[in-house]
Amino acid sequence: MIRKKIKELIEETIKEFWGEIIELVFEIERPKKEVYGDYATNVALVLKNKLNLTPMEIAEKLAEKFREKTDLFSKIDVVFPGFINFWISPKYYIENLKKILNLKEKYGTLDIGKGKKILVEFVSANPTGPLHIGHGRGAAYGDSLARILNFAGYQVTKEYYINDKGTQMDILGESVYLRAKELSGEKINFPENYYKGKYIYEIAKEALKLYPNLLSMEEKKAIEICRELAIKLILEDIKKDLEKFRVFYDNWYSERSLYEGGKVEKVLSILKGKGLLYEKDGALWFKSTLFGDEKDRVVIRSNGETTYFTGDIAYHYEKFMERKFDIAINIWGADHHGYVNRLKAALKAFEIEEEKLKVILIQMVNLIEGGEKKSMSTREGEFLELKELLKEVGVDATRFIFLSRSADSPLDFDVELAKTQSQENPVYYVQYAHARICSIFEKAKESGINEIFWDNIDFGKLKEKEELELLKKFEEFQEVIESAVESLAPYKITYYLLELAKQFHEYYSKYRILTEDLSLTYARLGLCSACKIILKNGLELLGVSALKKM
RNA sequence: GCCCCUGUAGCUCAAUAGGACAGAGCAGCGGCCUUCUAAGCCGUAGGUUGGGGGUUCGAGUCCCUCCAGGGGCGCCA
Repeated sequence: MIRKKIKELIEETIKEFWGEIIELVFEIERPKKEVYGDYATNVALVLKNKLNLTPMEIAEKLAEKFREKTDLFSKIDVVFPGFINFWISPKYYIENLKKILNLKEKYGTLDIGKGKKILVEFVSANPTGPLHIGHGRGAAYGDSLARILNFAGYQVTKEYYINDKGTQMDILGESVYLRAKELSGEKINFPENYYKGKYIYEIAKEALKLYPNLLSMEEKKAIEICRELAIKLILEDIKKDLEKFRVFYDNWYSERSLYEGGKVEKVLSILKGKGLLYEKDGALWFKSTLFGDEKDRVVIRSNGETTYFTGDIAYHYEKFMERKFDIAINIWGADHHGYVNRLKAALKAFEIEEEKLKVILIQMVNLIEGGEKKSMSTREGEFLELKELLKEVGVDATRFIFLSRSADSPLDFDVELAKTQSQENPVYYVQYAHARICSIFEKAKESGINEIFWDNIDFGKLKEKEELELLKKFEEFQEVIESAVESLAPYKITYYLLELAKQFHEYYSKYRILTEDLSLTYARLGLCSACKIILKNGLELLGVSALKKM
């Protein structure tokens, strides 16, 4: 990558002039303004505190040396207060073009992950009901992030943690049991905090079908049957929704299995051995305050039951100590932020570096209907099921919209707008660019241009400003991947693709690709082919399809 | 009361770990289809980055404070 080359050149030159300089931190950036070149560095401004020279003097001195040393640049400028601006010689961009045509679907892949094992845990919704639009955002985010990390050379595992244990499950079972009674004509009293959704009736119906004598069983037994059936059916439903959304997991990890496999017992005894547990008010507490938590937390309640946290401690102990992941990423709704310190405290208790756990908090999704906001976050609020959303809006548009915002930003999902196939819906803008290129190649075929061997093409024919700008944009793709990995932010790719598509559309409407001049045509086809490759690779990272026709 | 996120053009959002004159899209307005897809392109307009202090060569970005919106502060998950 070119940025790296410039960095090395700067460091090397500084060393020649002034020897080793400690703690030298400087930037190589892509200036927003064209007049400041393709790349710029603030190194002279940073150096002024270390040397007895003005930034301008330092910059001039360095620039002079750079000009001597390399032909990577077509121009180097020094600008007040001390920026050095670089223009890259087109030769380099053309080399990169050949690289794209060669690497194809591998273009943009990096090895910054160095094969490190990384676990991405996302959605992990309780199996107490169908997925809704809020879960959809987490699903899109986690899945895309996993694709990106994989692309960047990490060894990625995608996981769904199933909370199939605890009070909520019992309530779920009882909810189904009560509905079964109701369906059989019994009068029931349905508690306020039970699951009221329509799907509970469906499960109850199924329970009565599978177990005709359900209601004559011992109640405890019957409720257990209902609970197990409910978990199974709801989980199947969740899995189906996610698959429809193109989200596939490597593992479905059961909370219950942690208990059955003695993992919970094990971590509790380790904590006990470290003297980090104590009894109070009939419950067992973990001294999480010793590790930065706001208060100590209960791990065994006074009724003998464990808490959700207890299982999660074991789960994360497993992630790092047994399953040996280098990094674990958890994607949670922002409403769980109070839980982060607690979990990190547990890691610290096991002497696991807390930086190994990265928690991404995703802000809420608001549903816009008829111009009005409806929150998806509250229990009482409107819930639009993911199923419905996919049916109405489609997978591509839904994923694209979810992946077009940073996690920190709440997302307003306007269903009506998402449905419209108009310019207000940016997903088509990107897909359209891809389809257009495909169409050009179809056309080229008609005039007998089939397979092209790019090695023999003279790309020096690409002389127009817009062509050079596109070549530059192609080069940027690799940096965008790097940046998306660094900040764990898929939306950076979404933005990049929109910019790339824009540049292509502009180019397309200004110039003809298929011209009378055959060698020019070939060169331009190469440009188009590269653009298509990048659009496709980028869309693939978002899990959005690259259409050949629209 | 304490903690987290957000506040940028009419609307929805960017701004690459402090960089140069704050950028896009949409919605406005005015143009472009006998030639590779008009789901497109070109032009035009739009701002005291919520307010006020501070740090420095330089602040939308960092610190303090105030205001507004959202979320969280369980022996729930």
